[in-house]
Amino acid sequence: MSESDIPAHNLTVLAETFRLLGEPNRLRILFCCLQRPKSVGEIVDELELSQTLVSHHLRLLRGARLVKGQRKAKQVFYDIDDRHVSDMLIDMATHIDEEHHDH
Amino acid sequence: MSESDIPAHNLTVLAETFRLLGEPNRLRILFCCLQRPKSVGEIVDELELSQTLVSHHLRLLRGARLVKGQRKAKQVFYDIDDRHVSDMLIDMATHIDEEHHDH
DNA sequence: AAAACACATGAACACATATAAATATGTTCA
DNA sequence: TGAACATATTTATATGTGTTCATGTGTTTT
Repeated sequence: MSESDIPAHNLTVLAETFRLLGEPNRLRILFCCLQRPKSVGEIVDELELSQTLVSHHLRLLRGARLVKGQRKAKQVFYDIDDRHVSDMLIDMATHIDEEHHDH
Repeated sequence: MSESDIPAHNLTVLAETFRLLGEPNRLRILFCCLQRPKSVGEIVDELELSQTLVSHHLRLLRGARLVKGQRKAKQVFYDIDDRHVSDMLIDMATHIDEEHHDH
């Protein structure tokens, strides 16, 4: 019974997802556009990151279909494209917050 | 309203958790000792990784309190120490599997 | 106590990657 | 069309990290 019978491909995809979530700025970007779609400029302003860096991270997130972008005139609005991931992020953030209260 | 009001420290901890989950072999190790505690030797055999590598990854996972180890004579048995994480892993693995069925 | 077993640690290296700087692409407005 | 704006891409670099090799630590058995 090896590693709970997770197909190799699924494990690769899952690890890749976690890897992308594992970078602080990328995670901030995801939380930033979790509620509603945000333009790149809004993300840049809110997180105080360079436009280049935000675009770069968004590209990686797009590549894994974690976010999707939609143009509206000059701007591109991004939001999370994976419902499981956004739900999970909210869950984990809540849990972490609870943990930190008591112990 | 910046990044859904996640305290900086929580975000750091969360990112660190995801970072650790984001390495394929480490993720395999976690899934491996998800059901019941597994000795280092068992993990080595099941995943076909070197003992050194498994121990190294276990150390990192221990450092983040994702797993805990317990000695029984010569062996040390590891299992996941964070219930939220183990639940989340099962959830994500299930979702990924479903996604891959249809589209 | 010494040998054998199971696991942990330290150092070194090759490779990956986050960031920044410069530049390019695409869109709107004058 | 050209200028201005918003975003994307490319290149370079410094830092991080997964892996291996060699060695160390702790436990049991003879």
